[in-house]
Amino acid sequence: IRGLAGVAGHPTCDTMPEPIMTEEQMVMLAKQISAYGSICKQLIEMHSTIVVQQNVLHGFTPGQALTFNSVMGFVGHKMTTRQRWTPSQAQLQILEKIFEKGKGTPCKQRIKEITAQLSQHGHISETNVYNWFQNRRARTKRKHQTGLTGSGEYEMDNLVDSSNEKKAKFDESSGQETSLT
Amino acid sequence: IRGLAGVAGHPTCDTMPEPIMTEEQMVMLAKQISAYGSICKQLIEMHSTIVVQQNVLHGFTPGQALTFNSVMGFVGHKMTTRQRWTPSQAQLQILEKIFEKGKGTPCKQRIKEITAQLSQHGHISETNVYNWFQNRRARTKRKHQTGLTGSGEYEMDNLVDSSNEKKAKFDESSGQETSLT
DNA sequence: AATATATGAATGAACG
DNA sequence: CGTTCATTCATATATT
Repeated sequence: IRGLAGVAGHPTCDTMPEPIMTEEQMVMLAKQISAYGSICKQLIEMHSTIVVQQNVLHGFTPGQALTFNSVMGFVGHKMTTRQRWTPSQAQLQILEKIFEKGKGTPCKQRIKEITAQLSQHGHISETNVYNWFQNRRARTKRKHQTGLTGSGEYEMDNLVDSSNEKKAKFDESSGQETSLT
Repeated sequence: IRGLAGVAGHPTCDTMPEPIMTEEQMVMLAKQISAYGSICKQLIEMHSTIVVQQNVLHGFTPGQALTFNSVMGFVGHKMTTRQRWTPSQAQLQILEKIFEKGKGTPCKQRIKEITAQLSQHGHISETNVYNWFQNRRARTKRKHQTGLTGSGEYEMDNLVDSSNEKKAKFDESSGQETSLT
């Protein structure tokens, strides 16, 4: 971020004999502008958010909804620290045991039972149990995908590891910006 | 990016005892963000132009050299092409507002309108809008049920205890802040 | 402390 | 529409 002014500001362009930029300069400028662009995207979004907020509350009343967090939150400032559930060892063992012998499809009633059982070993909620099984299954599957590639199957490129095309539909109907005003 | 706080005139937000902004601070922040947003739009456009020129001059095929993403790599920002739509804050607020009064099932035409409106705040497709409303409604309902048949996602307010589950975040700015109708 | 990894939680998209 | 999957985000933990 050091040099945008130096390049784009061109304070000494009057002595520049050749107005044409070299490719190197060009690349440099592009890089720096890109860096700023990244930051500025957030600024723009921030601005539009504020505009929306102002529209929502007519003539915004401060102290009611416009907290500092609400404004700054999406820029990356995490001012609210949310701690997450951490399973105890006993809970983990039970969960693992259930996961191994069980199926990857925990029904709701089963979740309740498991939660009841695990709550004897520490604070836990059904949501925690549900999430745990979801993550456990998903990550097991993914690990198997990346792990056993030696079956002569396709080898994914390292860049985009989409692993499946089925989710690649990516509806693109927003191509025309519908330039209403 | 953290310089933004400095820009907003709020360098010590971490020690801020009261997160509510005064109206004065709010106005100043909005002004400055507006100014930056204007400048940054030009920067982004500038960058796009440069990239196009570069590609034309050197016969680069897009995606091969000097794409925005490739150039952004050095910043460390994750500008990797996002395959999954992520609503911007402004879009979220609008969606929440519509959801509040819209009763959840927008017809096809309504979806189109909403999509058109939201595309002013970022790329979006009608499918995105449709999915968002579907998810929003389903998850809201599930949260209210607190557990019935099924084994899907879980309600969050089930076993909330004083220890964990303080996932308060700052949802007060999501959309249902003002008690307007 | 700074970085890397593991993993709980959140959510867009898809399935039936 | 309800449920499930896949991906991403954020934090706790491990490693240097």
